[in-house]
Amino acid sequence: MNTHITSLTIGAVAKRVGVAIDTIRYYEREGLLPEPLRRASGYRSYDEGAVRQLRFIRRAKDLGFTLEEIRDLLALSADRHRGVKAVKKRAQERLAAIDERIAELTRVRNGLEQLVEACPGHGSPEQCPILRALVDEDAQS
Amino acid sequence: MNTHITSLTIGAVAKRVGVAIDTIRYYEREGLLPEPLRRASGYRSYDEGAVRQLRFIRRAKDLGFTLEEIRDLLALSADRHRGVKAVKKRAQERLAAIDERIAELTRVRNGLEQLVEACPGHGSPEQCPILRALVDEDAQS
DNA sequence: CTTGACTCTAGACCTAGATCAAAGGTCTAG
DNA sequence: CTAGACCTTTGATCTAGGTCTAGAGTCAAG
Repeated sequence: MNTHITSLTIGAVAKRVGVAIDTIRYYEREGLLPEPLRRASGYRSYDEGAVRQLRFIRRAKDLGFTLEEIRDLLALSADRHRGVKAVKKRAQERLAAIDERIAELTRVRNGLEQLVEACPGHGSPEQCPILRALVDEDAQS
Repeated sequence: MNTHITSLTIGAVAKRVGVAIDTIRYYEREGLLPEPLRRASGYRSYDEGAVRQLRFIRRAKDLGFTLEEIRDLLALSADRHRGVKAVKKRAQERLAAIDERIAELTRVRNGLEQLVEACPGHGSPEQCPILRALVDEDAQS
C-alpha cells in the first residue's frame, strides 16, 4: 500500500517495467499511454499509475493481444461495470483465435512428422518423402 | 508424363501456381527462383520446371519454413544423395520449432482460459480476474 | 564547474514477405 | 490497325512493433 507521491523519469519507468525507453514513447504516440506530466525542463514525469498501465500493456501483449486490441481493453477497463462484459468477450475471442492457431499448427506439425518419419535420411532425392511432398502434388498425404 | 516443351509467360505461371506475378519476380530477386530465359522482347519465359520449383516453395512455406530456409532446402535438394540427410535434419528442426510454438501457445491458452472461466462477466472491474491479472502482478495464477 | 549520464524531438530505419505505382514496351484478337 | 491485356523496370509502400540517429538540452555527483 505504498501510495506516496512518486515522480519517475522515463528511464526509471523503463527499468522498472523492463521495457525500452523508446517503446514507452512509442506507446504514448500510439495512444496506449496517456501523455504524462512534464517537468519544467520538458522531461516526462511518471507516477505509479503509469507503471501499472505499462505492465498491463505488457501482460496483455504476452497473452497475444495486439496493440490495437490492448488500446480497446484499456478503454474498456476504464468503464466501471459495463466494461467487464466487453473485456470478457475480448478474452474469449482471443482464446478462440489461439485455439484456431494451435489447431492449424498441429495440422502442419502432424503432416511434417509423417514426412520426417518416412524419410530414411539417405539415398536419392527421389526417394525422400520430404522432397517428394514438396515437389509432387500427389505425394501429399 | 507430359514433358513436351512449354513456354509460359510469368502471368501463366502465376495463374497455374496461384501466386501473384509480383511474388514470382520477388522470389527471383531473392534467389529462390533461377533467372528464366527471356524472349526477344524481354518477357520472362518459363518451363514446367519453374512451375514445379515454385510449387515447392509454396508448400515449404505452408509448412512454416521461412524463405531463407527454403533457399537452403532448394540447394540441398539439388545435391543428389548427400542432400537427403540435411533435408531431413532441417525438417526435424522445423518440427521441433513448431512443437515449441504449440507448447508456448498452449500455456498462454490455458492461462487465458482460467481467467475467462473465473470472470463473471459483470460487476466492477476490481472483481474481474482478467483485468486484475493484467493490472496486478500477484493476481497471476 | 565539469563530466558523464540522461532526456528531448523529429524523423529515418529495421524485419519479412510481399504488393503497388508509374511510365513505357509488347502481344493478340477482331 | 487498334484496343486492351500483358509484360518490363525501378523504386515506393505496407503491416507491426518497435529501434536508432542526430543534435541539442538537462541533471546529479564530485
